[in-house]
Amino acid sequence: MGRQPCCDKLGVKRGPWTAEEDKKLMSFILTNGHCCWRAVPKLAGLLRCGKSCRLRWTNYLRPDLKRGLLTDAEEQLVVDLHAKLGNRWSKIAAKLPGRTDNEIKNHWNTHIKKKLIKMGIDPVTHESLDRKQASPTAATSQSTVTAESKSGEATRQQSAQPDDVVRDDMSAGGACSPPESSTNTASTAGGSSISISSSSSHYQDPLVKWLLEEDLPTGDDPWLNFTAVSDVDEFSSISPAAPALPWDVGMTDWLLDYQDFGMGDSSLQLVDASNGSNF
DNA sequence: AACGCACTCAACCGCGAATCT
DNA sequence: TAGATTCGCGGTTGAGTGCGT
Repeated sequence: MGRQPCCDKLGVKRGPWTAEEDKKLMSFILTNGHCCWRAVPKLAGLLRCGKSCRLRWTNYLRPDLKRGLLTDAEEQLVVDLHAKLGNRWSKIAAKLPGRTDNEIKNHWNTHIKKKLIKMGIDPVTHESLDRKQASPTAATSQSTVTAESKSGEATRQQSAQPDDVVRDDMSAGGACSPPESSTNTASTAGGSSISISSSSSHYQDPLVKWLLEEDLPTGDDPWLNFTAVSDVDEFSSISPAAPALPWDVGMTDWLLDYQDFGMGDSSLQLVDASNGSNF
């Protein structure tokens, strides 16, 4: 089956987005939603491919995005979820309100992975590296996925499972989990620690438990059903929650209201709860 | 001050899944 | 049902930046 490129490369702009482009895209989506990403750039007056627009929107422009480094609680949650789900970043991101799969993936590769290795934990299997060395059988059984390049393959095989199966696995202890229920806790030189649990029964923290067991609301993204906003310039002021986009120094009251509405109470509570929770 | 290295993260690429015709 | 089209995901890349020498 021949596959067409997502866009004809000629006349399609690439590279970093300008403030003007961001403004056009945000304005268009908030006004019209996105019925079809392929059509968005044309309708929004952008010389970008639809794919690029979708990425820019989901990873940067969405009003409900949080910014800044992941908190310790979020980081812990990512580790826990990764132990259950593998490299399925979108699934992990779905459990972290305001975070994108790209953001989590980057954070994993640049921070968490190193931290785990430093702590003597295999970031792929979430098992103690010492234990792996001590147990030849375990090492053999894991040998197919020890190389980082293989992890994606393993993940892809896992992803063949329907989501509900994954959830069942998670709540039942998880087919993806290491065979033994165990918890590895270690601290980095910096003092922060990450605990590795291989069984959901170890998720004593109500927040983590809830996040692992419950799906967050989906499909209700308000911008998809957004009623027309006649003048985009109306929302150009500052927000403490979402750092300023290039064209504005902040967020307007409208956008704050919008964020409250769009994010729903649960996500905001989640943030507060997770900040307060002790991992 | 200049250079090189390491790190971060936004953006791109290619593939498979889902949906449409 | 097959082929075409579109979307979404995960892996990778490269520009920008910070830091050490």
